[in-house]
This record gives sequence, structure tokens and C-alpha cells, in this order.
Amino acid sequence: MSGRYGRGPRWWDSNLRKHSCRITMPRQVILDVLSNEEQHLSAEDVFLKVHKKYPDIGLTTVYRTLNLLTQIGLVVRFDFGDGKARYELSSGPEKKGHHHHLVCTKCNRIIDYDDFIEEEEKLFGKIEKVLSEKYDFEITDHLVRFYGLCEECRSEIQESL
Amino acid sequence: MSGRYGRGPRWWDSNLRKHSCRITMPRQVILDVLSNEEQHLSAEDVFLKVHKKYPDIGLTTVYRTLNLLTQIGLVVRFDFGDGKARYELSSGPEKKGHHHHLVCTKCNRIIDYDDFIEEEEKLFGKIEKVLSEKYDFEITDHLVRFYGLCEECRSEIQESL
DNA sequence: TTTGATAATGAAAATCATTTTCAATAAATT
DNA sequence: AATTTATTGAAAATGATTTTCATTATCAAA
Repeated sequence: MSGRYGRGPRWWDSNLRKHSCRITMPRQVILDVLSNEEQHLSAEDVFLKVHKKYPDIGLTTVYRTLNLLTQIGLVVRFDFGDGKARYELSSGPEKKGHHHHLVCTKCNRIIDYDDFIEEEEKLFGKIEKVLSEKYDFEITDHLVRFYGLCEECRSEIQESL
Repeated sequence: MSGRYGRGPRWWDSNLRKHSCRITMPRQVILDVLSNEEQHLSAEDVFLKVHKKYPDIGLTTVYRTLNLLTQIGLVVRFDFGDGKARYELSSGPEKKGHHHHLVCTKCNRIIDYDDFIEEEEKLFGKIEKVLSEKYDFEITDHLVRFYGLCEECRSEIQESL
């Protein structure tokens, strides 16, 4: 509810307008939170951060906004299998760019990496080409994730022996 | 509830015993369903198939059993982001072996592929090695998924223009 | 700038997949 | 066959997310 959001226009305004979405305070605040955050936040994480400064913004709106932003492509949604979805800004000046994940199966820590080895990027292009032809499938994106144990969890296990 | 399962012992019996799990009828039936199925079934899918022949087996047991089987490694669980988990036999004579997925973002169809191009397998070994060292992370598994539009959905879109 | 149409919001209720509880039952060991 | 204890099913509980609906704010037009 209420008022206008303090700071000036943002780079995503045009993005919202393009999709004929109104530029509202909750949307601005939620995008601000996302753009100041390097981690993958759940809807509730976003809500809590938003709530500190703007207690009037409800959880429902956070969900609705995250869905909207995902649909128009400003945000990417990940499911890491712990029951709650995570969201991350996908484009714009603060964007992270394409990256892959390391997921610790013990503590659920997620490490992003985008320092691909040279062959990695080249090969994905090639794989996508081969697969599109073989399966008549138009590939638009890919997801790569490595599962295992992070250093901390490994040492915990060591100690308990 | 009730009775004993008709057919003789199965290859997974030893697997269950190893983990001191009892070999019960619901478990046998659920494993039979999974081993006769090439698709990725949701818990409810499994329940419905099981229910046809054994209406006494409840949905709760299906969930519990799928969790158990996942824990002992007989089953792999996937989250494709549509809100329900999918399960698939991971080992044994009928097993599928490691594979990757093509996911249609329109109709949610999932295509499995395991006819990797030569470089693909080689490269993943290499990437895993580099990452384990760089991030001090012990990699045990990986997940690769390509998103896009399957042929049918593409032609639907064509027609609607 | 004010106005008006309508998109967006918040609170509460509804959903939906999955988990927990608990008393009854069946599997394995004796 | 008897005993122990894991497993089961039904119903209730949970937790994330969505829907409903009356109210409010945004933006385009006057």
C-alpha cells in the first residue's frame, strides 16, 4: 500500500513498462532487495528483508511479484529440492550472468561458479546443436548442477569418526 | 495390509535386507511398478498404478516407501519445478543408467537421453576434477538439463500465428 | 492537475503435495 | 506358534504457494 518509493527511476522500469506492468512500490522494493543480494533467496527470505523497511508489504505480494518477474524474465527461479523455490535477478547491470551450481547434499549450501573452463562453453554449444537436431527440440537454456559435499561438511564427518 | 506378494523374490530384496528393511507387500508392489515403467512417475502416479491392483495400499505408504527407497539409493528423485517430485529406479537389472534431460517449458514433456557425444563424458570428468579442487568440494553426482520447446509445442505455436 | 478505469494490493481462506500421528497389523526371529 | 518391533493406513497436520475479494494506488486521458 501507500506512498511512492523514495529513490529515482531504475533500469528495470522500462522492462516493466514493456510488459504493461505498473511500477509500484512493492515491485520497486522487491527488485531493490534482489539486486542487492548475491544469494538465492526464497520468497520468505525476500519477504523478511522487505518487511524490515516496509512492513506493509505482504507475503502474498512477494509471491505474486516474484512470479511476475519470473514470467517477464527479470528473475530466474531455481528448485533445489528443499521444498522452497529460490529466486535470483537474471539481467540488468547488477546481473549475475549465466552460471552453474555446486550443491552440498548435507548442508544445502550452494556455490555459484561462472569461471568455466574453455572447453566447457564450447562443448555446451555443440551438445545443444546435436540434441536440437536429434530430438527436434529448440533449446533455449540449460541447467547444470554438481552435487556433493562441501569442505565444511567433509571435515565435520571426519571429526565424528 | 494383508497377505504376501504373489511372485518370488526379486533382485532388490538383498538391497532392502542390507539396510534392515522388511520385505513387505507394498514395497514389492511399488518396486514392481517402478521397474515396469520408463517414465518419471510422481508419487500420485505410482499410487494410482499400485491402487489398480492393490487398493489397500495407501498414498501415505507410497510416499514413505519412495522416501525410503531414495534414501537407500534404489530410487532417484527429480524436481522438475512443477510442484511434484518424480521418481525413477536408479539401479538393478532394469535400471536406466545415468542420463540427462530435455524439458519442454510449454508442455513439461521430459525426454531422457544417454547417447552422449564422446566429448561430453570426457569433459564432465574434467570439469568435476577442476571444480573439486578449486572449491574444495567432493562431487558425487551431477544434473544436466536442457530447457526449450519440443517439436509438438513448436508446431502448435506455428499454427496459432 | 484532477479524474476515472482498472491493475495491484493485503488479509484471510483455499489448495496441494507431502509429512506426522497413532492405533492396528504383519514380518522376521525365537 | 509366540514375541518383538517395523510397517501400515486413515485422518489430521504441515508448509509453501495460490486464490478470492474488497480496498487502494497507478497511469493515461481530459
